[in-house]
Amino acid sequence: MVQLNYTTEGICLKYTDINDIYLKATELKGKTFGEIDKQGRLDNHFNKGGYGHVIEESHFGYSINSDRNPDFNEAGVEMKVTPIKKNKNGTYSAKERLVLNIINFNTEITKTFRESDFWKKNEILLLIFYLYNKELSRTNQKIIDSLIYKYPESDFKIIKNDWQHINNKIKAGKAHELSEADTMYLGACPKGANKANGMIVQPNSYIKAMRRAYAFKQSYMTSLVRKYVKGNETNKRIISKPSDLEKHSFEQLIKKKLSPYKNMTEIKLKRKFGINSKAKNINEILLGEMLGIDGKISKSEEFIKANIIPKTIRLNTNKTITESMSLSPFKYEELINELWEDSNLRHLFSSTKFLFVIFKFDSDKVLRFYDIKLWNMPLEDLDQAFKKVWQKTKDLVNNGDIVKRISKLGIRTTYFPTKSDNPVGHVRPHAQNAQNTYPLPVKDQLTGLETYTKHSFWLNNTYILKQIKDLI
DNA sequence: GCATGATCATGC
DNA sequence: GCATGATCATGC
Repeated sequence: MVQLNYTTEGICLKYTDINDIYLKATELKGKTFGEIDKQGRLDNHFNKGGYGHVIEESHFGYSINSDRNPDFNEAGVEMKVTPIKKNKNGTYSAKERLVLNIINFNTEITKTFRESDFWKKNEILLLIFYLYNKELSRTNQKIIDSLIYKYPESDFKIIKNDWQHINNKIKAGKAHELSEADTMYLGACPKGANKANGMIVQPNSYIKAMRRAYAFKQSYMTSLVRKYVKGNETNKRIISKPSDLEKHSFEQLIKKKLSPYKNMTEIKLKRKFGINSKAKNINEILLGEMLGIDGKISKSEEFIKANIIPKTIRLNTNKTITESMSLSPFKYEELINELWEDSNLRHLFSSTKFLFVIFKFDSDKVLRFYDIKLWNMPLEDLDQAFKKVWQKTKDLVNNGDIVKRISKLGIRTTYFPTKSDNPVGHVRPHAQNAQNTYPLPVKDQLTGLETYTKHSFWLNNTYILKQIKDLI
């Protein structure tokens, strides 16, 4: 029910019932923020929380608070306004992660999950989705739909484990090492304009850490969008019994499921699952079958929500790895306009987990399934070493300094950072052939070329080997 | 021998 | 037609 309360600030409404809140929220559908805003808040372009404030004030008749309680405290509902975007292929995605409350490092570590600021504030969410259109002003952005969101049990267990992981890291004095890619659905994202003014003290360490907020990953939000807002897409879960997640992590459960297949040859696995494909992602298909998903593992619910990318590693008999690991090609024109903090490369590694699927050659040179590892790049490697690779590549493209010389057979040597230049990664071609190119923003000085063979950032084979050292 | 450049094979 | 995952070929 809705109560009228008389306060010193005048009359204000109190929603005590979730259904009343939801009913009121449904009236927003199809409206623009300009139509809702009675206070002219959106004229202030610096007011980032503007959309949420407009709806709280003008639509629900609430005064703004920013305390540790949910927005609709009596009903225990926290309201969030969040953008979705339409993709070129017609599907919809979340435009960004959903940022929740700031983490108080000092108090949060003294609490259990149920007592935590995170749970206290975000147990039930009212999500209001608007369609982001960059051609339109803030007042003309339109609301698409609203949703009262309570976590499904399977998500809840994973989120609880994520919270625990974040909490453990802060307790250990490692708040400065927190990466969004550490966790599955709930992450600790940077909060603050930049490193210069966002650094705060943390418990159990003298090193200052970036201020951080809880956030649901963009991948998690996208799956919500596709299930509840635009479409009813569902994907098969790997962990069918959520209660299994009480005693084991997601990674441990996968390992357990895969243990019967350990040491089986690739050939036997293919025969077992009736797969004839010679596709280069055959191992991804095999892994899906081993985990009981029909098809590619990247289509499972957990992999989509947590943004996990499977990668195959082939371990030699002498415990080395022959090949480095490729990523998607970058566009030269995009690269030179990026800042490191918002770059595609940094974004990839700070939000993505990788599932290393390790096959090992036996003494007869037969490939056998060996082990898996869920991995994400430590922030230090990303912001120190790998950043240098990115910076050098950017500078070279910017200066048109790409080709060093051309061999008799026409093979070109470049100035791009090589494996020996950097402990983490390097830059190499990644294309169908040398004629498969992207435009260059600056002509190559030596050759005068205006387009160049697609290149990718690669992870060094030696770096990969280090990351799986504990398994071999 | 292996680092670096080039290209393959499939499927969406 | 090309993105993606992967592996081959050249030359230092």
